[in-house]
Amino acid sequence: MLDIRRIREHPEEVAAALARRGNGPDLSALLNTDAERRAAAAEAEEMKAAQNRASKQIAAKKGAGEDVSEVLAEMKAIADRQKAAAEKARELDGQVNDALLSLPNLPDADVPDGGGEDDNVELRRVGTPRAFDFAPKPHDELGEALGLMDFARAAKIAQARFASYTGAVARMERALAAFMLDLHTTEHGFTEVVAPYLVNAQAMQGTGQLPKFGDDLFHITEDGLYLIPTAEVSVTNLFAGEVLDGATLPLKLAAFSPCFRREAGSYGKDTRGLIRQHQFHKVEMVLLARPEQSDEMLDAITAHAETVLQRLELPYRVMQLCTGDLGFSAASTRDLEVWLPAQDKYREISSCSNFRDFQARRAGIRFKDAGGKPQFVHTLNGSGLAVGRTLVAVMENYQQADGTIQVPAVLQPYMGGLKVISRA
RNA sequence: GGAGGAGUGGCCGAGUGGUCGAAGGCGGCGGUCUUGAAAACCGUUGGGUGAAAGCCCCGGGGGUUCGAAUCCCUCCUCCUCCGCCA
Repeated sequence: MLDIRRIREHPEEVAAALARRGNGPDLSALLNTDAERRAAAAEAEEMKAAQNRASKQIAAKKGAGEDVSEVLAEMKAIADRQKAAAEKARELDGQVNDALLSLPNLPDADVPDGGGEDDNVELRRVGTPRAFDFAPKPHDELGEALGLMDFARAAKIAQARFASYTGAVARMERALAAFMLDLHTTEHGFTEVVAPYLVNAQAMQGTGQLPKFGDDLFHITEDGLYLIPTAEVSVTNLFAGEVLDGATLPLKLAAFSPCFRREAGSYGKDTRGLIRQHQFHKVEMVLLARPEQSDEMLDAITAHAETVLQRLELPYRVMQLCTGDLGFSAASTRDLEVWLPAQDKYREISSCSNFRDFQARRAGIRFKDAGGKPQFVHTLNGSGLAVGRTLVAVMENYQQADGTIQVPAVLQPYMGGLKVISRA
C-alpha cells in the first residue's frame, strides 16, 4: 500500500508514477476523503480530550465526596458529540484505507514504460538453444507416450488443468525441488521454510492478492481460508505485524510449496500440458531487507534463479518487465524465460520482484536498529524456480529422437543415478 | 466435535468501573563505585498518529457507561480433560 502522506504531499508525482502503468487513477477523491477524515479525527480527538479532562474531574470530586450531577449531565452531551465525530472519522478512515488497498505500487523510475508484454526489455540471453535433427515434441506428448503422464485421469478426479504423473517423471519433479532447495540453502544462504498452504484473508491482503484479485484464488468459504497461489504469501506474512531486529536483515527464506491458481480469464491459453495448471509446485525465495539493501538483493535473487537454469544447462533469457506488465504489488520485476523447443519460444519460469515497502506497509512488517525508530522493511521474492515448468523445460530440451529423455547431470544423484527416462 | 481454564509492556506478573499506558520484579541501556568486572545503589527503558498540545493501543472486533485493562457480546489463540485422527 502506498503511504497516504506521500500521496497527500506529492499528489502529482504519485499520479504520474501510477499513470505509467496505464489508465492512472484519479486521486482527487481519495485526497478529499483524506482531508475530511483528518478534520473529523481532529474533532473527535478534541472532544475526547475534553471528555478525559472532565472525567478526571468527576473522579476527583467523587473522591472528595462532592456532588457531581451537574458535571455528569454536561459530560453526557460531550460524550454524544464525541461518539458522532468518532463514528464519522472511522467511516472515512475505512474509505481511505479501502482506496489505498486498491492502488498498485509505484514502478521504479528505471522501469521501462510500456503497455504490456511486448514492451518488456531483454537484459541478457544465456545459453544457446539446441539444434535438433528431428522435430522436438511438446512435453505432454513425450510424457504420455512414455506412459508417465496422465492428464485424462487427473481431469476425471478433478477437472481440466490438473495433471498426474508417474514413475521417473514424478521422481524428476521431486528431484528438481530437492536440487533447487539444496542449492539455495547450501550455496545461496537461504533458510528452508515450511508454512501453511491455506491462509486467511488478512495474509492475502498483506501481499496484495486481496482485495482486488480474489477471482484468481481458490477460496474455502466454510473456513474463511484461501489456497496460496505462491509461497510468497505464507512466507512473507509469517512476519506480519512484527518489528524485526535490524541486525538479522536481510532475512533469506526458501520454501517449497504447491501453488493454486484459478486461472480465471485464461480460457484457451496453454490448454495443453503443464504450462498453466490450477496446481503446481514452486520453490520460492523470499527476502526481507533493509531499504538500502533491496536493489542489490533483487540482483542477487535473479542470479540465484539463473544459477538453477545454468546448472540444469537450460537456455534462457532475462526480461525486465515494463510498467504495463508489472504486477500489482511490484516496483520492479525481472522474469526469467526458459527456452522451450517445442513451442519455439522462451516462456516464463521465474519472476523476481522488489516490492519495496508496499507489502511491508500492508502486512505491517518493520525492523528496528538498537535505539532506532521502527521502519518498514523492503520485501522481495523470486521463483527459484517453478518446478512444473522446469520439468517441462527439461523434458523438452533433453528429449531424444526415440522419445526418451536424458536426465541432466545435476539431477542424476537425486534420481538414483538414472541417466535416461524411457518407457515404463 | 464436547467440557473447562487462560490471554496485561522484551519476559514474568499486579491490577474487577474513575486521577492506570498500567505497581513490582527480571532483562536492556546510562551512571555512581571499582585497576577492571561482579555486587550494590541511582536513573532510564513499548508502539501509532501529530509541528505541538493532545489522542489511540492491556489478544482482535463490537457493546454498556459521563467514564472500561476491569462489565457484556463475539471472534481468535494457547492450555487441560474427553472424543476422533495422519
